[in-house]
Amino acid sequence: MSARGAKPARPDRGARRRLETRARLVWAARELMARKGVGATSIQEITDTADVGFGSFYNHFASKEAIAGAVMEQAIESFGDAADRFAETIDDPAEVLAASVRHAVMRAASDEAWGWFLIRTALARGDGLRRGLGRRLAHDVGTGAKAGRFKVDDLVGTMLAAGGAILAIIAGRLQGEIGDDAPERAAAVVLKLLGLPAREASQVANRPLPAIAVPETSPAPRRSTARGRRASQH
Amino acid sequence: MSARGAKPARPDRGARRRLETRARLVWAARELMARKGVGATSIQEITDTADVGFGSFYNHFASKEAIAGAVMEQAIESFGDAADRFAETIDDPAEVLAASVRHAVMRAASDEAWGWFLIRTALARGDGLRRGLGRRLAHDVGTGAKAGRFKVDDLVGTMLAAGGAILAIIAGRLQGEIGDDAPERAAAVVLKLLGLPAREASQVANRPLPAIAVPETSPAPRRSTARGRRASQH
DNA sequence: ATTATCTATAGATCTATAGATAATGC
DNA sequence: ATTATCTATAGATCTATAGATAATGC
Repeated sequence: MSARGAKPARPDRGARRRLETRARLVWAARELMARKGVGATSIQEITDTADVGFGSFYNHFASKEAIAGAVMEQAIESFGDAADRFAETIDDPAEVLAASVRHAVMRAASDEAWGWFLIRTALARGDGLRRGLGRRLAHDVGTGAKAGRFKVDDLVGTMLAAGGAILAIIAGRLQGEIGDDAPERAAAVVLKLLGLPAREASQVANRPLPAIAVPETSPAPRRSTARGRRASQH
Repeated sequence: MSARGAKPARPDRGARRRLETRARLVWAARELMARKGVGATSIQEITDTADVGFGSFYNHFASKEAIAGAVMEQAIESFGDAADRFAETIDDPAEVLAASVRHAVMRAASDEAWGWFLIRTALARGDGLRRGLGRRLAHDVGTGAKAGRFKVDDLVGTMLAAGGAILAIIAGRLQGEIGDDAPERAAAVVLKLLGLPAREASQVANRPLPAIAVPETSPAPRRSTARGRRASQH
């Protein structure tokens, strides 16, 4: 379905450094854009934070917008992977959806850069998040609706609302307006939107969550170089 | 309650020009920040768009963040005014809330700069929107809950979700994913979140909306000056 | 030999401020 | 005389590119 189907790994030795540089740039962009917003982040800051030569940026991205897009793609992909795994593991469509929602909110709390980047960009850039997560959400909701598990009369409106609700609860979590149980509360609210009775929504939202692997987000530490040593002295 | 209690108008003749300059700056900031985001908007662009001397900016605001805050305050205030008027006119708390939601979504569609500014900033700047609209939303929801009109077990979670749902539907409207009936669909979804049965939510969301005055948002046209003429020739 | 990275730089902004100009009130 | 606006500018970025350096494969 996704780019997932490509060759499992291409061990070209030399090209690994290229990929690492790219990964460092994307990581740095995510950190900075999460904290300051895309527009207020400069390419210069990105390369400084990534500890990469300024000019190298243009080997990988044509513009700031381009790297912002890459950050978003990465966010979508890693979230989509988790959702896929839940869909494989769990039978009840409502529980699948609840698990995905809980995962997203948990992740935003534990990886704040991910969360902040999301709430800064998800609504404004419909292209990325809307088409990425929205499509998956639509699929899960469609499955549940066909199975008679959800009762939705306004599909588009409900899906937009569900997405916005999740984002707002993530924002509330990052800003301390809601605590550790935010993931379950978010899931319960979304299930209510989909027509589950309040009691059942809350019950499904609190079922034990299967453990799944979560990808690492910080870049590999730069192998020691004259440049790295110079930069860290400062 | 708000700054509304100040003297109704101070007709100081000279100070009007000062207020007009400020209003032009805020208007220009809103246009640009809505389109490009706060971080990507420069003070220089703001003064150019406002047709105001660059240095004048600092007579009114200390920084870009400061003027962004003023834009947000203005958005909150004008929306709050509308909500107040609905609360005075309508009895049923559910209908009051529905009217406010519909008004917000309508307004975002007709005044795109307002809408885009909102979806770009509302989640990330909890201070402004959260404390502004959130407080009002909390009040309306509290009233309805006490009257037995709403059934809410998770007040904070539900309010965050409602706010996010409204924002997401606004975003969807601006990006063409939902049409003219977005206001009523948003209201229906929010009422469902608050525990109204689907049928009733939809019914209340479609009651006739009392007409209220909407404030003008474009700045008064600059009275002709050598500067203005110069700028418009270009 | 090829490829990607780093260094250096020119040109284009952008910010914040100082001083000059214009408009109003006394 | 007072006040706000406009004009001009210094200093600080920031972007995009060209050329030099380093690392890898043959």
